[in-house]
Amino acid sequence: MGRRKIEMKMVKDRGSRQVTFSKRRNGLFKKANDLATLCGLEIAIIVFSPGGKAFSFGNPNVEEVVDRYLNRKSEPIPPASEGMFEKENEELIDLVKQLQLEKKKGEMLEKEMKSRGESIKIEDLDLDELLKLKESLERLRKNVRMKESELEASSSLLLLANEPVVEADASASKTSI
Amino acid sequence: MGRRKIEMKMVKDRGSRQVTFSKRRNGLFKKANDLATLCGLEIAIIVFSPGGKAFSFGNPNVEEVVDRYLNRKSEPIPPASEGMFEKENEELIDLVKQLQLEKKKGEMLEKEMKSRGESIKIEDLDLDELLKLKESLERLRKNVRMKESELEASSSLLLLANEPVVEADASASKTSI
DNA sequence: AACTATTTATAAGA
DNA sequence: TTCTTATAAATAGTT
Repeated sequence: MGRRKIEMKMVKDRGSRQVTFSKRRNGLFKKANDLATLCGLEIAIIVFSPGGKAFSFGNPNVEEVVDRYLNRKSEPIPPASEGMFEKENEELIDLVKQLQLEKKKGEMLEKEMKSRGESIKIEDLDLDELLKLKESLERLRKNVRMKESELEASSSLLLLANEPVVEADASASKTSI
Repeated sequence: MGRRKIEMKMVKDRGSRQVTFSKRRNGLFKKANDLATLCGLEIAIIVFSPGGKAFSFGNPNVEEVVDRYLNRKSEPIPPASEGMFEKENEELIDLVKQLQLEKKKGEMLEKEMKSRGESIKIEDLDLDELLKLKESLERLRKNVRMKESELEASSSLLLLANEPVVEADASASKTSI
C-alpha cells in the first residue's frame, strides 16, 4: 500500500522484512486500538517478530483477554464511574502542580532520582508516573512544533517536561522516544 | 477511512457499533494475516465482540502462540552493558508507543476536568494533551506492572541516567528517554 | 451486501 | 533509523 503493490509472500531480504514488520506491527496495533475504542471491547494481540521477540497489545491488557479466552468467561468491563474521574482529576492536578514545581526548581527531579540511588523502586508510582509523563512530553514536543501558531505552547511543554530546550540541528535530528 | 472521518470514541448506536465491529474485525484479521505472510511469523489475535462473543485469528493457531507467549522463559537479565541497555530501552519505547496509542481515550476525563474550572496556567491544547496523557498513564499502569520484572533493571538505570537529553548523532551512543 | 468518496496505511525513496 | 510522498488499501456513509 504504498509506492507499489507487493506480492503477498514472505519478504526475502532480511532488512526489508524487519522494516515491513515494524511498520505493519505499528499499523496493526493502531487498528486494534481503534477497534477497542470504537466498540468498547477487549482485545489482545501477540506477535513474535522475525527475530523471535514477543510484542503484544492488549485492551485492557493481554493477560486478562487471554485468560478470558482460555476460560471462556465473559465478564463485561466495568464502566468508569463519576467518582473515579473525580479521583483522577485530583491526581492530575497534583501531577501538573508537581511539574510546575519542577519547572521552577530546575533539575530537582533529576537530583531527587540520583539521591535515591539504587534504592529507588519501580513501585514508586508517583515517580514512575512523572518519568513516563516526561517521556511522553518529549514525544509531544514534535507534534506541538508542527503547529506553527503555537510556539509558546511548545515552550510551555518543553518547560513542563523539565528538560533543557535542545533545538535539533541538522546533524542531531534523531530523537529517542 | 470512508465518506467521513469519525471521532475515536465509542460508537453509541448498537447497530452501527456492530457493523463497525464486523468491518474492522475483518480488516484487522486481514492485516494480521498479511503480516504473518510477509514476515513469516507467529501471531494471534483474540477479540470479544460487543456481544461478548469471542473471535480469534492465529498463525499457525491461537493456542500455540498464546502458549509460547505465556510459557516463554523469562530471560535472565544480562549484566549491565551497552547492548542490554539498548535492548531494554527499545522495550520501553514500545511501551510508550502503546501509551500514545491510548492517549485519545481521555475525552471524558477531559470534559470533567474542564467543567470543574480548574485553572491551570497552561494553554487548553496543552492541557488536553496532558489530560489524555494522564488517562493513558493510568491505563498503561497495568501493562507496566506486567513487564515490571523485565523492566526493573533498565528503569532504574534510566532513572539514574536521567541526564538532560543528549541527541544522538551518527557517532554517539543512543542513551536518551 | 455492494458501492464510492474519503481517509488511512504504507512501500519506496530520501 | 526517521521523514516524505505516491499509491494501495480500508472503510463510513449510502444504496
